[in-house]
Amino acid sequence: MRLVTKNKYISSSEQVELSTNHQRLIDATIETIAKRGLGETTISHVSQAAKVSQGYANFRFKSKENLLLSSLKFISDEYKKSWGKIFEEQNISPEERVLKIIENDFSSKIASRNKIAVWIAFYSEVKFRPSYLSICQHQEEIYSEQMEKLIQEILDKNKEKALSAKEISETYLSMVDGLWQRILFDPKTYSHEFCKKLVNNYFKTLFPKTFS
Amino acid sequence: MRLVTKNKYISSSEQVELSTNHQRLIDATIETIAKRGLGETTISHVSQAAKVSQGYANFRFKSKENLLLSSLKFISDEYKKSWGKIFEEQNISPEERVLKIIENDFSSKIASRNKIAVWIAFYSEVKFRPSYLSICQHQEEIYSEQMEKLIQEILDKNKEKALSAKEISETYLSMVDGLWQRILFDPKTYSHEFCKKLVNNYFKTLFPKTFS
DNA sequence: ATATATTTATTGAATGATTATTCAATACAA
DNA sequence: TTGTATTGAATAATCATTCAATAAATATAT
Repeated sequence: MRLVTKNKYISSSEQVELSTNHQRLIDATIETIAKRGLGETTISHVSQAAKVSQGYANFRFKSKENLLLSSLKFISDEYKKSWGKIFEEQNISPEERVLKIIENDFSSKIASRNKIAVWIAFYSEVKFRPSYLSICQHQEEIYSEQMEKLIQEILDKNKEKALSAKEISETYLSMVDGLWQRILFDPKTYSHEFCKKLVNNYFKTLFPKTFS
Repeated sequence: MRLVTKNKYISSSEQVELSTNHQRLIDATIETIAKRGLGETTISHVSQAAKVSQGYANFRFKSKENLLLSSLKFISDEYKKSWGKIFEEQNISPEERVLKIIENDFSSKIASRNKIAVWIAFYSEVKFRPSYLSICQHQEEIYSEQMEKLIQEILDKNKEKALSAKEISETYLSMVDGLWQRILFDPKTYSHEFCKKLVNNYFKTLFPKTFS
C-alpha cells in the first residue's frame, strides 16, 4: 500500500523492512561496541552482526560516526522515556518516586551490561565527547534538577538540615555511575539487587523514618 | 663514570638521560590520552609531544601497546605508593585513616584530570580490559579489603548495625569512581573540595559522633 | 692527550596492514 | 519498465612497525 510519494518510506510493508534494517544495525552496533569497544568497532563487524553488507551500513547511516552515535541516541532516548514515565504518575509521594528511580536505574532493561558499555564507551572517548554532550548533557541536567527537587520535598517533610538536597542528589547520581561501572566489570558481585540495596541503604541512613 | 660493562645503563649521566626519555614518553602518553583519547592516540602524536622520533618511541617501548600500558602502570604505581603511605603510619585511628584516604583520593596529584582520563580510557576500552585487570585488579582488591577492615573497626566502636562494613566500603569506592568521572567532565562544579565534602558528609551521616 | 674503534642511541623513510568510504552493478518491488 | 534497495570490489587514507643509516658516547691504542 503506497502512502506517500517522494518519500523514503513509501509503503507500510517497506517501512517495516526499513525500520527493521535500521534497528538491526543499531542493535548490532550496541552489541559490537560492548563486545569489542569503540576503538575496535568497524563497519564490517557491525554489518556482519546485522547481516547486511558493509556498503549498506554506511549508505544507510551516511557515516560510521553517525551509526555509532545513533546507538547512543537510542539508549539515551530509552532512558528518557522510562524516566518520563516515573514523573507522569500522579498522587505519588517523593519517596515513592525516588524508589521508582532507583528501581529503574538498576532494572535489567536500563542497566544491561551492553548498554552500560555503550554509555561508558562514548563518554570516555575524547573524540566523541562533544557529540556525547550534545546528545546527553541537556537530559542529564534535567535528571539532576528533578532529582534535587524530589529530595528537597523529602527534606522539607523531615526537617533534616545536615545535608542539602543538591548534595544528596549529586551523591546518588555519582553512586549510580560508579555502580554501573562495577556492573560492567563484575556483574556477579554487583548484581542489580546488590546495587539497589546499596543505594536504598543510603537513603535509609539519611531518612530512617521515611525510607523504611 | 662507567658503572657496569655489558649493561644498558653504562654511565650515571647516560642513565639519567635514558630515564628522562622514558619518563618523558610516559608523561607525553598520559597527556595525549587525556587530550585525544586512546583511540586517537598515535605513536606520532606521543613522540612529537615527547620530542623524540616516532621510531624511537616504538623502539624504546617495543610496541605501541606497551607504551600505552606503561602509562597506566605508572599512575597505578603512583596510587599504590600514596595508599601505602597512609597505612604505614602508626598510632592513628581508623577514622583518621579514612579521612586521609579521602584526602588522597581527591588530592591534586591523584585526582588530576589527565590521570583520571587515563584510568577511564583503559578500563572503558574493551581491548585493554585484560591488561587493565592484570595491572590493577589485584591492587583494587587490596584497597577494597583494607577499606572494609577500617570501616569494620569504626563500626565496632560505634555499635552501629544498620549497614555492614562491606556495604559502606563498596558505597564509598563507587562514589569515588562516579565523582572522578565528574571531575573529568565538569571540574568547576566538581572541585576537589566539593567532592571531599560530599564523601565526608556521607561518613558524617553514618557516624555523626565520630566524624565531627 | 689525541686519534681511532666500537658500541649504543636515535632518526625518518619505506612497508604492509587495516578500514572508512565510494560507486558501478545487480536484485528487487511497484 | 522504472525507481529503490542492496551488494561488494576498488580506492584512498591512516598508522604501527621495521630497519638501514647516522649521530653520539665511550673505550682502546698510541
